[in-house]
Amino acid sequence: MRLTVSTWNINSVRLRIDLVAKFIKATRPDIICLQETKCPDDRFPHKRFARLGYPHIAMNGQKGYHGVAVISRLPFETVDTRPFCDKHDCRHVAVTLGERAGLRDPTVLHNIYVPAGGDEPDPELNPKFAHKLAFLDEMRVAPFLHTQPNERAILLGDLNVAPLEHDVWSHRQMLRVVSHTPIECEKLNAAQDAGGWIDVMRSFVPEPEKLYTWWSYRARDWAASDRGRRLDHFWASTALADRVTSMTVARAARGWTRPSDHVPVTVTVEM
DNA sequence: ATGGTCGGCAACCGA
Repeated sequence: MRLTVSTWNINSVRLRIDLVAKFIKATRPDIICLQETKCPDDRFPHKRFARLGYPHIAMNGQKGYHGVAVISRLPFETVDTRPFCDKHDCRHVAVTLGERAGLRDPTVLHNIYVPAGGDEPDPELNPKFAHKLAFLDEMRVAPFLHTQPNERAILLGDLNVAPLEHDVWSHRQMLRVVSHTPIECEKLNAAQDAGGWIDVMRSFVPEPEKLYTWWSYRARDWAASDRGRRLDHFWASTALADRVTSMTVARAARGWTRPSDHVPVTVTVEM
């Protein structure tokens, strides 16, 4: 059985529901994970997704800010949300797929939205950056984000860190810019290592090839300047990473009308 | 060196 999973920071699911529908019709993933839905659960456009063939939705939303959702053709066994840093921000939702989805071996999927961290890369001066660092530390130590040797698990989402040199347009010019400072990159890599996760995107597009999923709204011409960053990630447990057969970054979505500043990442796994 | 643009939701905050 082939499972296709997409992740996309949509920057308001209600404003961009037509773009999500366009992407779904073109790509037909089994599961699409969204971040920055900016939508309380009782306002989520679930009927539109049901009409598109996605009746199963695990939401963790709030008014105005943040918010994550897993939208699926296949039913879940379990749904779980966790708080980070003792805050009630909606930044995590996990689902388990199993027998009901036709999978013999259960597979857990974590959808995470890491805090952006503000502009000032000093945790003493900027509480938002301190929060981001604490969030990354918690990702490293959280037992529920640690994979077991034969476990099938996925961790994806907007992790708001571009950890490798060629995850940004200019490593040198980004060293003091939040999202690529050494301390954030070290903490994200430590969380990845501690959990036994494989960076699936980079196993398909190794360094030194550039790989981006986000381009600022502030650029005069995002495509011409191409000052991107890889802020969105797809990690797999070692047992699952061996089964991944494709990875696609839908760069063209950045050029759609009224786009998100992030583009979808889609991975296919032979289960 | 600086400011540039979005979305939510109704004055700025967060990105």
